Amino acid sequence: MSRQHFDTLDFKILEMLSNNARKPFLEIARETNVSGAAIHQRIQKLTSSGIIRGFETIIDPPSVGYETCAYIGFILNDPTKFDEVVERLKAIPEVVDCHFTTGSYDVFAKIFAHNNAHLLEVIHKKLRLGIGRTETLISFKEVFKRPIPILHENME
Amino acid sequence: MSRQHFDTLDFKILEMLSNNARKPFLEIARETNVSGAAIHQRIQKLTSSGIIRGFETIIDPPSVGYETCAYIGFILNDPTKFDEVVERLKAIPEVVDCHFTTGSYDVFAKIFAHNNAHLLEVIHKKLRLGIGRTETLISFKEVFKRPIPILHENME
DNA sequence: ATTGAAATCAGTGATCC
DNA sequence: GGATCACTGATTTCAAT
Repeated sequence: MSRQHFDTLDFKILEMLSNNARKPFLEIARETNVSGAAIHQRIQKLTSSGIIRGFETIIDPPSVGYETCAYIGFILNDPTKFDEVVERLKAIPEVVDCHFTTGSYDVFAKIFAHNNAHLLEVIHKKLRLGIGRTETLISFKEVFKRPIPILHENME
Repeated sequence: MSRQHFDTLDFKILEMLSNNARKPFLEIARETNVSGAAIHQRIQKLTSSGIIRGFETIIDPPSVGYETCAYIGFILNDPTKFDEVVERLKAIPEVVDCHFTTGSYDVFAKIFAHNNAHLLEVIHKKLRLGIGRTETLISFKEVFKRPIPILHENME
């Protein structure tokens, strides 16, 4: 489904649900002056069409044992290595985000680790073997993190 | 609250809620053999203590008008500029993530934009004025994205 | 998209380990 | 302190329109 199939109701639903996945459907219904069943059907459609990817509980990483956050850039010496790098990254559960990029790096990933020692161990033992070069950016403070803004103008 | 206050029930709740923020409390209760009220109380405590940061609906960025995703690294020429950069980044709703980092960059941010032209406009007009140098990594494919793993061993 | 109805759920307070 | 039970009001979900 592409974005031109949006209407104002879909937009309002996404806007309300974006930062509160547990907002009751009936509450959305009251604020939009439609029935609860209509909201229910819309959300089902938004989910089955892939616009809503899922409902996630945001958990504080340090509280569950992840004191270190880092980004790793890969500079590959061989274009055929892309898939190999991705496979390795997928196999590491602490890798939460992975992109193919243009610019300084070919592949770019975000990773959590228990501490700096654990991070370095993962990089040395699992990521830096015959695929080229890596560069690591260690975060010493997550200044902020928020969802993408849902803007009406983007959808007309 | 620090992590040593966790017990197995908290862990199971976080594990179940992590990838499904709308999972009914009573369903969690049945799967853990405790009452719904106990789950309710636990989730309140996890939320008020900051371990659960919130419940977010994950929305497909291209579906809502964000075709371009990029990372921007800032190399500052003056340490007092940290706060200025953060203020500028906060003022741009499309910036979803911002870190202080060690390594190639001082500040590192993730941004969504309508398209490449829009991205470059934001970088030129709002980010690159007298704060040092920036480098941009444009993602041409998000290979995967997932939540941090909730592992029992991390919490004992 | 709505109605209406059944099943299920969230949240509260008294009570009991 | 933390879980349970019992209960009320709210919510989800479905079929029919």
